[in-house]
This record gives sequence, structure tokens and C-alpha cells, in this order.
Amino acid sequence: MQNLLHNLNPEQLAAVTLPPQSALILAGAGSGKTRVLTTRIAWLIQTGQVSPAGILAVTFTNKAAKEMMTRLSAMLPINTRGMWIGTFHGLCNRLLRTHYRDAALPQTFQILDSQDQLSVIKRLLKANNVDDEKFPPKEVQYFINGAKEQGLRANKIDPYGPDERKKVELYQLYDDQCQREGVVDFAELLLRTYELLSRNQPLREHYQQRFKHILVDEFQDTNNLQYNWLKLMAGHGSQGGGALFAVGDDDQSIYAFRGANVGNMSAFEREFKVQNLIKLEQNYRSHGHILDAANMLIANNSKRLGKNLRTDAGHGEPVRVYEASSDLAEAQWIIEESKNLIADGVSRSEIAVLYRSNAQSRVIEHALFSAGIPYHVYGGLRYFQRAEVKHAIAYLQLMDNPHNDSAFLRVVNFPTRGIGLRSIEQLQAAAEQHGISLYAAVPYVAGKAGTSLGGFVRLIEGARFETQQMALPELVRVTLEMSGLLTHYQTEKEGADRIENLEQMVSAATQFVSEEGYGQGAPAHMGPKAQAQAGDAIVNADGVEIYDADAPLPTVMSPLSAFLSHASLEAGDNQAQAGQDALQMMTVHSAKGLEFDNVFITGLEEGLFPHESSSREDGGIEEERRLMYVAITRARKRLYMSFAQTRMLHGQTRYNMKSRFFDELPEESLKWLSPKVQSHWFASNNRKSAWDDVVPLVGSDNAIAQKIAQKSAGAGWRIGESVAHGKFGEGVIVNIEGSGGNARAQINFGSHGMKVLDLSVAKLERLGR
DNA sequence: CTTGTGTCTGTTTTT
DNA sequence: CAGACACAAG
Repeated sequence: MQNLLHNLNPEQLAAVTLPPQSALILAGAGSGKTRVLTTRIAWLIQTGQVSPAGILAVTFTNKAAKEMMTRLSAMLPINTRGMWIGTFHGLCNRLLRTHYRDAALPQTFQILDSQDQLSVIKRLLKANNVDDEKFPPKEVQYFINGAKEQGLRANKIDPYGPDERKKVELYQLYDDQCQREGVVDFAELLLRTYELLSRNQPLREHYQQRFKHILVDEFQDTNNLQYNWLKLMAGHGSQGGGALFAVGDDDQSIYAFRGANVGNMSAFEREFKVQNLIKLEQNYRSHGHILDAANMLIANNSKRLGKNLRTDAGHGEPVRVYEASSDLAEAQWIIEESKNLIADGVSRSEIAVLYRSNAQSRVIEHALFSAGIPYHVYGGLRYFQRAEVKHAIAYLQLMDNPHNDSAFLRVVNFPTRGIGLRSIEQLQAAAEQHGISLYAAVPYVAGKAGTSLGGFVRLIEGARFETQQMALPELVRVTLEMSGLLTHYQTEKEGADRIENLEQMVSAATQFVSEEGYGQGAPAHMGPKAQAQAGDAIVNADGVEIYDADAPLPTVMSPLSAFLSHASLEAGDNQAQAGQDALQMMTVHSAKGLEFDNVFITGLEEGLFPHESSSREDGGIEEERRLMYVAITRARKRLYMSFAQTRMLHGQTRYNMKSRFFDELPEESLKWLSPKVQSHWFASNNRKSAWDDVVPLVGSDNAIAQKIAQKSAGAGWRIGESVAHGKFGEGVIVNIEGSGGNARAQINFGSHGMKVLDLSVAKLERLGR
């Protein structure tokens, strides 16, 4: 036990060893929050305060859950099986599988990802002749998810006006449709579980008594439903619930746009009368200048719980800031600096390039590719989201639950088997008329359409029969073949990659089976034995009939159902190409929770970062600032920031001002770099600028200088240049018309709007940077 | 029923 | 610039 608590600082130690009461840990970036969370679990178990089965630990991402598992098994000699550690969605899935009857779901219910959900909605709009101009599918989806995240069913919503009334109506139709098909969306997993436990007292009490300690990571990211779910689990308001231990950082709340409510932190403190609030402010990650920058920036936010990070590490190097003439030049600069770092012995995986939006990665990728630097882009298409993989999954889904209409429509004519729009329309009409799924409606369609559809049904039935006794990997392999997908891609000219992805599914299944503890040879379909066990009542100590999800997963879910859940819930982390030492590229959002020795934050321009659409929502700028805070605090040793005067966006060149966030950083922690050539170019009437005496780190600025020269126009002013005007403040020259004494410049003054000024008349000041 | 052409529309992301 | 999607012609 000494060992466990050995290297903790006083605050960490206090947090880990708190009495079994509700606690809120405000953990700053890099303050060891995962460590506190896992050590607390280990300590609770090791001191005999709780058995592993009494632990419930909830995270947002699978990655975080896995990380916690790994660290725990390193700390504890015992097996971690009995503990429930997972994502909100994963844990709900498990509960619903076990209690599927009480939750009014079919045993083989399937999970819709956002894409699937959207396609269900589109279909619904069409079937009900809803004008999708007036009710865009995306908006309806947002409405439905928003309602579910507030814990509201359609019949509980009091609509404002006719538009919302329509949306509520669609929400109801959508839920009915999902129920018929036996599918649930992500929000439904949570809401269904919440409702199940609210309604079913013995079940609720069973879990409340079982989970003595509930621990939540990234608590600032919880939405209202998740918070209520936690309250229910912890038995808030009733006696004898577990202790809720929440860890979070309000300064890193960057998911308000998808319903996260930072207010849950103060609500928790209030509602649970939290006595134990501990702040972890000692940062073990970043050098001084980096932390100073982060602290000063975030101090500009008004709604904070208040927290300031400190470090024992020295100041380290200042933050380097670079103004590039264009997005291309910015990319070039990143390459040069990275090369220098690599030459100094830095490993590529310790260099991260962060950007606000994915579209920005292209230019940088291109430059990295040309320079021959290996890189890895995070985000983007995940394995289970690839078209060919989704097709294969759809076949498997139909074998497990044929009433999943989305799966049916996805592959009924893929590979093509002569079933076109007309046949589908007939089928949809029949399904509608009888209130059944498309699959079940096939016998009601006569004629040629009926024949080819019948063929498809026989294909699915055949595959199911054929694979009845097979283990999962074998089943997947046979399904790939019987579906005709493999043959289809063999004849397609760019099918080689797709075939490879499909074949990878067999290994994914093999790996899944061994990791999740399914016997290698066990039949993948739900056997009669398993069916008898899952969902059947057991009796607890008080003689109350309850169901318990203690049963190992294999008796709760068939391997096939489990694999399909896994595919929906885990999307397959981008394909694990870990091996190579590569530079890391990702959005700031996906960098949360990670750290690197060297970090580039790019595209720091008004409109991009902070993003223009965020300035319209209230609290938007503060969320952008928190995002910037997250970005800065990813860096351990060296931090670079850059922005570009001109940038291609949506096929046209844009001229942005530098980000307002630069004004919020401590000048003494920054070192402005810029090409030396640029300063003599306009030396004539230039005021001395901050970078005149700075020796640039990069030597290859000639090309850049030439580009600038080409863009020079009227009266020594240049497109993209930053200027100041007595009345309009700071602006950027967007265009110059005419020349010499007639030159007029179009200038973007940000909040003061776009102005056209006569350069010989207007009093403009050139801004050094 | 398939294939090609044109129009539109562009944040952030996990589950 | 590019991808997604709808619609029209083969």
C-alpha cells in the first residue's frame, strides 16, 4: 500500500484517500488526474473498503476506459473483471442487454451510430412527405438528440408553435420506427437505461447497493441526462447509495456544442452538499513559459471555478510565434522547424501539429509528404465507418436482427441484384400498411419485385443457417463470401484496399473474441442455453426478484451481438498503425487528454481560431478560449504558434487578422519570429517592429520574400498586411486596386466591417506584426 | 437500373 | 477546392 501512495503530492494524496463521501476534484491540465482516479480505486480495494464488484468507473471515451484498466491492472494483483469500467454508452449497453425484457427491447437490439440515425430520419421524412427544406434531417436529428439528452420523450414536450409541434411529431414517429426495428441510437442507450432504473425499484436498489463507489472522469463534459443517470446510480435523494467521486476541469470544457453542461459541476457540489473539494493545481507537464501563457489566457474567462496552475519546472524556452505570409508558408515553416527538431534528436511522435478544423490539415499534410516526413493524421474515417465495412456489418446485422431496416436498405441491392427503387417502394408500402419491417414485408410483395426480394431473404436465411454452429471469426469470413462483397470488389478497379479492409474484419473478430473472453469455438449466434440465462429473473438476498448484469458478457450477449455493439460503440480507432515513429496531426479537440514535448498550434487567425461561428453563440468565445487553453497545455517543452496572412478556404483566398488570443498572452513569454527579409522589404517608412532584432530560426525565407514581392502593389502596401486606422482600429488589407497615387485598398476591420480607403488620403499605420 | 452530370455547402466530436 | 447528394439521361 505504501507503494501505491508513494509518489503523490499532498493534494493528490488527500484526494485519493478521501472518506467514502461525494467529492469533487478540480484537476488542472497535467495535474495527474487519471493517476488520482486509478490510484483511488486501487487504494479502496487494497484497504478492503470495497470489493472490485463495488466499483463503477465511467469515462467518455473508450481510450480513457482502456487506459484506466491498464493502469489498474499494473497496480493491483487481482483481476479487474468484477469492476465496471467503461463509457456511459458501453455500460448502458451492458445493462440493457441484461435487462432487455424489462427495457422492452428485443434481445438482439442493435445500436445506430449517428450516420445510421440520420438515414433513419431521412427515410422517415420521405415516408411522411415532410418538406426537407423546412425540416432539414440534420436539424431534426439535433432536436431529437437534444430532447433525449434532457430526458424528454415526445409526449413530454410542450411545443412552441407549429414548427416545433411538427418536430415533436417526427420525434414520436422516429421512436416508434426504432422500436419496430429493434434499434437504439446513442442517446437512447442512456435514456432507456435511465428510465428502466427509474421505473423499476428493485433493479434500481440492487445497483445502488452494489456500486459503493462511483467515479467519473471528465465530469465537465457530462450532459444533463448523464448527470441524472449518475445521480440515480448513486442513489441521490434516497438512503444507502454509493459515493460519487467526480474529477473534472471546468477550464477544459470544450463540448458545450454537443450538450455538455459545465454547470453540472456546481450543481453536483450543491445538490450533493459536497464537503470535499480538492484542487489539483500542481502541473507536472509543462515548462514555465507555456504554463504562464495558459494561465494568463484562461484568466480572461469570466465563468470559472478558479484555479491556477503552477510548476516547479524552470521557465524553459519562450513560446515561438510565427506570422506566415500564406497557409503554404505556414506549412513550410512547420516543416523547417520540425526538421530542426528531428535533427536535434527529437522523435517524430513527440511533435504534434494542432489545428482548429480538419480542413486545415491538407496543406500541412501535403508539405509533410513532399518533405518526406512520416506523419499520422488522427480523426477522419474510422475503420467501422468505411463504406465497405459498413456493408459487411449490415449483412451481419440482418443475420442477427432482420428487422433493422437501415441495414436492409444498405445492402438489399449491394452488390447489385436487380432490386431497384421501384421494388423498394412497393416493399415500403407493404411494410407501412402492415406496420412491419421491410424484411417481414417481403412475402407481401408479389410479381418480379417479390421474386428478387425473396432471393435476398433466402440469401440472409441461408447465411444464418450455414453459420449456425460457427465461431465468430469463421462466421464473418463466410458472410463476406456469401454476401458477394468480396467478389464485387475484386472486379472493381480500386477494390484492393477495400478487400483488405474486409479481410481485416476476420482478424478484428478473432481479436474481439479473445479479448472479450468468448470461448474461441463457441457458436456466434445466441444459443438456447445463453438465451435461458440472460433476461431471466434471479432472486436477491431479500427475496426480491431482480436481474443482475454480473453474469459474464457471453451469457448476456451472443458473440455476434456483442461484436456488432462493439462495432457501433468503438468505431475502430482509426486503424492502429502504431509502429512507425510519425509526426502527430490532429484537431485541438482530439488532442485533449494527450501530451507532447513539442506542439504547434496553427491557424491562429480571427474567424478560424476563434472560429467565426462561435462568436455568434453566447459563451462561444469563452469556449474557444478554453479550447486554446487545452491546446497550449498539451505542450511539455516547446510550444510554437503560427498564423497566416492569406489562406485558401472553400476555394477562395481569405485574409484574416491574427487571433485575438495573442493579445491575451504574456508578452515576456513569447518570442516573435518572422522572416528577416520582410523587415527590410518595407523598411522605408516602417516603425521599428518587435521582430527586427530577432534572428529567425529558419533560413529559407527567400522564396517567401519573393512571393511577398509579387503581391506588393500600390504605394508600398501589400495584400494581407496588418494595418491600424485611427477610427476603425486594426485591420487587414484584403485587396488593392489601382496604383501609385490612385491606389485604393479594401481593408477588413473586423468588427468595424470592410472599408475601401484611398491610400494617399487615409492615415494608416503599418503594424509590425 | 445504372451511370454521369450538376448543384450545394461547407466547425469542433464521442458514443 | 472537394465531397455529398439529387436528378436526368442512357
